[in-house]
Parts: sequence; structure tokens; C-alpha cells
Amino acid sequence: MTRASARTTLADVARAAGVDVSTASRVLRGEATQRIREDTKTRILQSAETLRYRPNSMARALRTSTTSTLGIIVPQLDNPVFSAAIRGAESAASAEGYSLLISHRAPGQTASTITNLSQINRVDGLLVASLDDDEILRSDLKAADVPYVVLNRMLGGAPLTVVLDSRAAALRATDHLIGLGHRRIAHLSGRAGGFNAGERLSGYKDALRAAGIDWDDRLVRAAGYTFEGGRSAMKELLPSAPTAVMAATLVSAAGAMSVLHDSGLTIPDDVSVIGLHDAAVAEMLYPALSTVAMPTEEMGRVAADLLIRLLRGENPDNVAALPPGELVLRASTAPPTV
Amino acid sequence: MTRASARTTLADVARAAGVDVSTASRVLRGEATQRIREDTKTRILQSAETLRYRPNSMARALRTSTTSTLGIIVPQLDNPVFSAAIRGAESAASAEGYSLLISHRAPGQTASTITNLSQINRVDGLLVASLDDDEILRSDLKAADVPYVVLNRMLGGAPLTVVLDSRAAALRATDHLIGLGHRRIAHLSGRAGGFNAGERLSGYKDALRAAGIDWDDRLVRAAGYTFEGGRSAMKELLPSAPTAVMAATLVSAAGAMSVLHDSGLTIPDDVSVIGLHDAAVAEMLYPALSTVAMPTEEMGRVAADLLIRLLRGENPDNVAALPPGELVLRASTAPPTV
DNA sequence: TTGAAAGCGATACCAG
DNA sequence: CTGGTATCGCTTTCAA
Repeated sequence: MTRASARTTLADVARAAGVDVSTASRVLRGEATQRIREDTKTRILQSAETLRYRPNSMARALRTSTTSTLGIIVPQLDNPVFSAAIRGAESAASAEGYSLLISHRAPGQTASTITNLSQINRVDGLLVASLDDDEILRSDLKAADVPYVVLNRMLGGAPLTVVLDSRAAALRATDHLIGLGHRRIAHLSGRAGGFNAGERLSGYKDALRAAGIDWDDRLVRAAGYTFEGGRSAMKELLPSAPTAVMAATLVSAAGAMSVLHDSGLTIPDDVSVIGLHDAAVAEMLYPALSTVAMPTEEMGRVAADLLIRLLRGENPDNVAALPPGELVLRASTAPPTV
Repeated sequence: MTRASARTTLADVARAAGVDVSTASRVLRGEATQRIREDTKTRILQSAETLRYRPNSMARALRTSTTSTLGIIVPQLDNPVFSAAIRGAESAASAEGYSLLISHRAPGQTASTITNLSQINRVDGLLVASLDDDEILRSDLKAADVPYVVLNRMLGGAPLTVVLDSRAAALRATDHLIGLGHRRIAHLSGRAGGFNAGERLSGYKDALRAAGIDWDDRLVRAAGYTFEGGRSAMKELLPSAPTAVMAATLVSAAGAMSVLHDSGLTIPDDVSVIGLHDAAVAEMLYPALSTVAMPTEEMGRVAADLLIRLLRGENPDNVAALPPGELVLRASTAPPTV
């Protein structure tokens, strides 16, 4: 009960060209070290062409225990940060002859996903973005025993990591608000305890300190990475009457804006709002959201490059945090109306 | 130069249990047809357990020419429609012991993606969502020679297809507007010539006709699936002074709302807006967008199920278009102010 | 109930 | 420069 249509094999090509499979294998793989007579080479190439030969990747993988594919695991797909990272990783991978397998997994399921990708689908290495706790992620990764690069967060013990400079981004966003004349600037921070959340909070503090603005902890609330989180954080912030809000993410910024609208406040006249990361949704909000762009696609590219060099046996150095992109001014920020 | 740490193989397990590999293979795979003595069975299971044996999927695939993995190709990742479909497909696949490989590709590149997935990564079958032209997609699919199910659009010649009932959804959305008292209802349609665009336009017409409202072609504009498309279509619509807009997608609805805001019109007092598909972004818009929910996750689930049954040699019937979900009322729709 | 052996389709080492 | 041939790890007849 064979379903598969008989595909052309290397043996077919060899037979057609009147050579041994080993010879055919050499030329078809472009073996650099061995020389082969020009005419037999063309003969083989020709037969391969006409027979539409496609190497069986399973056989090759079994023999070489290598698949030329990378896996990327992200916590969610419908998030511009990760989809951009995927784009970047994909382009870097394919430029080096690797293909990329995408997988997404809810928090806590990272372990099984890693196992799946590395054992069932056989990737040579993994790009991992996860929101899980350090401890958990670390042990999951160790158990999988596959080369990997961690994305978008630091992880103690992980040899290779690519992160964005969230601190600099937060500083830049806050600076913009300060430059506009704001002094009561609220901050919607990310997941409490998260790496990026901490960095962004630091950037926010840096900016305040440099401007000589006193720290007021009633102006900072954890909003997580959800619309609802942004909403409830903003509600708590309202009594402190900020004139501007620096949100750690686009989604939490959206939540904040929704609360502001509900309370009859006008953006940016009554309250300015700025978010970190730039993506299509920033333009869809009302008013269009000012942001600090982040090189998320670049992050994916760099991570994939690192991983590939690792797989090639090189010993790549860890890269510095990627600096933020431009300040994208839209309609949501303006000087405070005194 | 072996990099791979020597993994436990079936031979190791067999040796440890004092049996032949063939016997070990039988029990480990739960072979139903052959009987095996209870104690040798447990002995083998035990050794596998302690040696932490994991079958080499490449070897198995090479031998059986089957991978137990499905591939899904979507045109974009950061689109709630497709990420929901992926979620659905993944859950259906894993429930049947299949894993899912995700791939995304820009228009026009579907061919190479199909090739990659089916030849390099060896999926048993493909779930394909594409925005490409019928003709192109058809030939790409034929060339790949792999079982497939088409997602989210009809395709002449494709044996199996799963679509949403866009026509019914558009009807429901338009009906809502009509029920509110609107008579000058504009429609932002999708990609001209696209399957879903046509369906939605029909649904819109159905609703008008049923309500005895005359068709006015100045009230319909193609907006595609982008924010900018929504904007320019809405700009052209403005002179016709609609009191309500039914947008084919969330993004085009957002574009329309942005133009409405720019023109100093109030939503929903001056113009009501409703969109098809419900997703998180609907809530982030201002005012929050009323929508008709669509069973996109279900679409993925159904498609994966169909594909798996196809792979098992069954001859599944094509399913009917999936009916729309609920009308989700938010703040963007209201009776016209006369 | 179990074992022996023949491949699946490629790669790579060793001869010639 | 080219041909043999032994694997890679597993599944699957065919015998015993």
C-alpha cells in the first residue's frame, strides 16, 4: 500500500548518466575537494535536471545527522514583535541555506515544544523567545540538548542571547516627553520581574534623573502585555493626574488610551501617550500613537546568524543589545497644556 | 568530526532487554497485530524508559516515507485570522498525533514554500492559505504533488476546501446597521476579484435587497486588506455621505475610522462602523469596533481534520462554509442621528 | 512469540 | 578521477 509516487533517486540519476552513485553524489553536492572530469559532471547534472531529481532530505539527514533547518519558538504569533523577529530570522537563515521552522507555544509549554522541534522535526538549532520563568526555561533548554540562541531577553547561563536595548528606548521615549515640557510622566511597565520590564523601568528612571525630576512611585504601574492590563493600570494611575504616559508596549498603550477616552480626557491635550515598539497598530489607534521604533526584525536576523555560526563550529561572541530605532512622532504626544 | 552526542538507539534498547531490534520495534510501536509475551514486553518498555529512548524520526521517515507532520502555509503571521487558524490546526493535528509546521510567505512565493515544506521538511500534507491568483496557486499546488486542503477561499479544481461563510457574515453585519435605521450604508470591500471579497459584497447586497434599499455603486469601494486601503477608500466614500460603513476587515475598518476622525466626523453619532472578524484589535480602536465574529480557529481545526482523514485514505466529503459567529456589539454602531 | 535480514536513499571512506 | 561498499536507525517481511 504505497501512497508515495516513486520519486527520482540518486541511483536513477547515476544510472542515467552511466556513473556510480558515489560519483553522482559528489557532483550534485558540489564537493569542493575532489576534481571530476568536466564532461561526466555535465552529464550527471543533465540527467539530474531532466529527471527532476530532488535529494531525499530524510535520507541525507539520517546519514549526516544534520537537517539544515533552524527552529524558532515564540510565545505568540499575532504579535508584531515576534512576527518581525521571525521575518528577520527567516531571511538570515535562507541566505545561509537554512530553512526555518516556526512554532509557537503558550507559557509553560516551552519544554514540549523544544522537544518536538529538536527531536521530532529535527532542527539543527533553536531560536527561543519565551515568557517563562528563568529557572524553567533554563532546565527546558538543558534537557533538549540542542544548540540554541535566546531571543529578546537575558537568561543567566545561556551562552548566546540577542536583546534589544529597551533601556535606551525607554530613555528616549521619556526624554521626548520631558522635552515637550512634561514633568508628571507615568510609566506603564511590563511583566513584573521580566527582563525587558526592568530595563524599560531603568530607562524611565534614567531620563527622570537626568532631568532632575523626582521619582514618584504612584506614577508607575505594572500593566503586563495585555490591553486589559493597560486598562487597569491606567485606571489606578488616573488619581495621580499624570500629563503624559510612557507605555512599555503598544497593547498596554492602547489599553491606557481606552481608559483615557472613557474618562473624557483628550489625547494629547490632556494627556500625552507614547509607546515602545513601532508597528502597524500604532497607526490604527486614535489618535495615532507616537512610538520609539525597535529593530525587532534585525534581532531575528542577528540571532539566526549567531546560531548558524555556532552550528558551523565557530565561537561567535555575544552581541551587544541592539540600539533602538527612531522616535516616530504621531498625534498622541504634545506639550502639556498649562 | 561527529558533533551529535550519541543518542540512544533502538539497538541499545534491544541489547539492554536481551531481544532483537525487530522485537523491540514491535512493542515500542504498539504493534496491534502481533502478540508478544507480557514479560519481554515489560522488559523492553523498561529498558526504553531507563535509557530514555527516543526514536529517530529521520530513520523512521526514511523507512516509512511518512512524517506525521502537517504543514501550514499562510500569507502573513501577524494577522489574527491566520494565527487563529494556526491555533485551530495545531490543536486538531496534535490530537491526532501529528505535529504542525508553520510557514509564511509573501504573495508570489507560495510555490517555493510549498516545495520547501513538502520536499525539504517532508510534511505528509499541506494546509494552504494564499492570496495568490487562482491560476498560479493551482499550478503551484499541482507541481508539489502532495495532499492538501485549501483554507479560507474557494479554488476551482481543489478537492478539499474550508471556508467561512463570509456572505452570511456580511449579511448579518449589514442587517445590524439596517436594523438600527441606516439606509445609506457604505461597504469597504476586500481585494477586488478575491473570493471572500465577492462573498461579502453579495451578503451586503442581499441585506440591502431584503430591506428594499436601492443599490448605489457610489457607496462601494475596494479597500483591500490594509490600513491605507481603508483610508483611501473611505476618502472616496465621504462625498456620498454614508451614515454607516460595513468594512470587510478590521484593518480596513481602522483605516476608515482614521479618515472619519480626520474629517471631524464622530463615530458613531455621524457615522457608524462595523467590521467583519472579531479580534483583540477591535477593542483597541476608538471607539471600540462592533464586529461579526468569525470561526477562524474552527476553520483551522476542520481543515486539519480533513487533511488527516485524507492522509489515512478515507475519502472525506467537503464541508459546508462555516457559519459566522455572534454579532459583537461595541461602541462604533448606533442609530443614525436624523 | 521471536529472530534474521533486506532495504529506505543518501554520504563518505577506501581502493583502484 | 571514479567505483565499491559500509553505514545512518528504523520497519517489515519471512522463517523458525
